[in-house]
Amino acid sequence: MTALPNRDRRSERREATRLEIVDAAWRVAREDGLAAVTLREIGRLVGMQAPSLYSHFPSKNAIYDAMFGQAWQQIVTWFDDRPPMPSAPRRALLWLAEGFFDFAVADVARYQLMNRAAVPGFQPSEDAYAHSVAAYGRMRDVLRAAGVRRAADLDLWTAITGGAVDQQLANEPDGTRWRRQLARLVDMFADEVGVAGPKLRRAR
Amino acid sequence: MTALPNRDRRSERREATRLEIVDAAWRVAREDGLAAVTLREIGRLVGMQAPSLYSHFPSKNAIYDAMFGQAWQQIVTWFDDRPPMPSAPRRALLWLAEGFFDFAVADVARYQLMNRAAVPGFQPSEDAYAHSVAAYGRMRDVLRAAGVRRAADLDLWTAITGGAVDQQLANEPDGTRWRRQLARLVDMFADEVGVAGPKLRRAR
DNA sequence: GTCTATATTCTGATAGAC
DNA sequence: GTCTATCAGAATATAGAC
Repeated sequence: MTALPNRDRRSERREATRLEIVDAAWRVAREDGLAAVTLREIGRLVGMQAPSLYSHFPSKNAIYDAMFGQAWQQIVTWFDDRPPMPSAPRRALLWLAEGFFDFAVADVARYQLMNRAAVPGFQPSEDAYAHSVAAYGRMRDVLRAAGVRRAADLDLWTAITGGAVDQQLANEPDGTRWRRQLARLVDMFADEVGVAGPKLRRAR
Repeated sequence: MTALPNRDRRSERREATRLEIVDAAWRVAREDGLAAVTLREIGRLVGMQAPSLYSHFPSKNAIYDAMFGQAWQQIVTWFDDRPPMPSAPRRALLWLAEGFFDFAVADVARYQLMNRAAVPGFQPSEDAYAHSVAAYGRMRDVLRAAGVRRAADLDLWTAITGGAVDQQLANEPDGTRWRRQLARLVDMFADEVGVAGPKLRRAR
């Protein structure tokens, strides 16, 4: 009978190589945009010929898929690494809005890949998609803790926070013009949906 | 001395062909997305071989450029063709928000091309860009008429209205889930920046 | 598991006949 | 002004030697 070692050095090495490949793909995406991610360029960065990548991923879309799953895991880690959520409801909302905003602006390519239709023809697998559902659930928990539950109110929230991010990225990718409006936006939102607590900013 | 006719039938025909080409490009973009616009496909629709297009446009980017300029002219026409702007400030804001929203949703490819970085490598010419400046000025006039002047308040407005459009297109391209929130968003905004008048919707 | 070589397909653009 | 023929380059993916 063959001995079963509790560490499989071969598959550990294999997994490390896969991570190297995905890392290289991220570097290309950050540098030149998602559309510039090609197998040749990834191969160049990891020191491989492009066809060799097929020993580790069955297709280019499988690489995008790994990136997509990673990105949604990272946003969870991102919030875990931040100062903990404040207990005051409006402070908690601002904490969520700023965390989301900073995450998006920190890596535009990542933010684009997370939202659908960024890469023509790419559809995440069920497994990768599950990570996005989990992360979205975590963000909804924060809103819930602040007393926001109605579906229409959640739609208001996504419009406001997503809008601030999109304007920032479209008009001033390296600035803070819309980030500086987050406290006002949160106050507006909190007033409208009836979140208690003092205003984050005093009225004009 | 050669007679100078006041109509140049040749250049009229030429201009008509240019319009036909741009129209075909729009049809491709609407049907299969901006990325699917290729010279061969445009040629197929207008009944020409792809290289013949170079008799009318110096490059593919020049076609995108014509589309870009057209789109920004169309949004001005769009508002001109609507019922006139109401005089009540909050009604005027809702009129602007709904007009912008409906214009964006009516043709997603057009909306994408109008905002930057939709087509890799495409930069509008100065002439085409001027149309966007003009249209943006018209929208700012509406806000001004409603008493909104501060730069920060304009940023708030673009975040809110752009955010509603982006969420609608990303999550439910053919629905009205975020459109139905526009009146609430306008009320929130109007309260925050101090636009007078009764609420569009009664409080919860 | 990585290589070379190649298949296949698509793109924007140019040359030159008519 | 439109055509055919073609270029030059890029892309993903496969076959098969080592």
